[in-house]
Amino acid sequence: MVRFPCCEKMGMKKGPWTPEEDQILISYIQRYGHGNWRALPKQAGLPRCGKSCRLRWINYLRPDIKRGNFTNKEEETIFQLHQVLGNRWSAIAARLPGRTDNEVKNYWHGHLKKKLKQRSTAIEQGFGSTDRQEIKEARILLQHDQFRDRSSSLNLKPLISSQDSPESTCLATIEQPDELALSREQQGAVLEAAGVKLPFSALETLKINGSYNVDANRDFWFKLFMENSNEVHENLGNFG
DNA sequence: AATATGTGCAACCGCTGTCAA
DNA sequence: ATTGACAGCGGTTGCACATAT
Repeated sequence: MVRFPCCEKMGMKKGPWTPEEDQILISYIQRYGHGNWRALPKQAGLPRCGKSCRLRWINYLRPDIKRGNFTNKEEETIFQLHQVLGNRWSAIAARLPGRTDNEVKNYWHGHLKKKLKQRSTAIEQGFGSTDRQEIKEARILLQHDQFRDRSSSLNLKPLISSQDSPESTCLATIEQPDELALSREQQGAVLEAAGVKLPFSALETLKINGSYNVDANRDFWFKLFMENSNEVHENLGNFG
């Protein structure tokens, strides 16, 4: 497909926006909206390409943008959504009012990636050296797209998390949005039918509390993801 | 004080998905 | 079914500023 070059080859300006350009863009969008980004700069009299205008508006000039540091709650939301959605920054940002995908992405690369590493190191240090290969494999499995997509579409999120304090426990939780909530019995039934072989104690805990403390059962949880991945793929289809 | 290194973030680039013709 | 235009997305870059040496 033939494409016209976007910016500089057409004589468009690049680089940081000036306050004057910002004002022109804001005034134009407030007055006429932004129906057609490609036509907008010409109509507004801006020496920029439509793409650049769109980015500037969405990431910086939009009136509903929240500025300032991310809260702990927002951080935790990003961690959890990233477990499920991966690098789908726009999808993550959509659940954080006032935050843009660019902001979330930058924050992830600047702060959260480091924190995540610290967390996994902390978790790893809680295991014996013989478990490390299993941990590595389990991580790969947890990141496996097909498994993630399948489980998220069913609203079953394999989520292993820990808090910052070293003495905190790991908790595997089955979560789902309210509108599609499964009862605890249903959650257990889904896991059983999916071929996930929960030990009796875990299943009972799950049915009673909706969550299961894996602190004393780490081996089980990592083996669970290793051994059941194929069966889970096949059997979860029956629920989809 | 000068230089090196790290960090934060705005902006750009190239690709993909969607939709109308 | 195909093509082309466009919007949107995620990865990456580059610059300004802060901090360390």
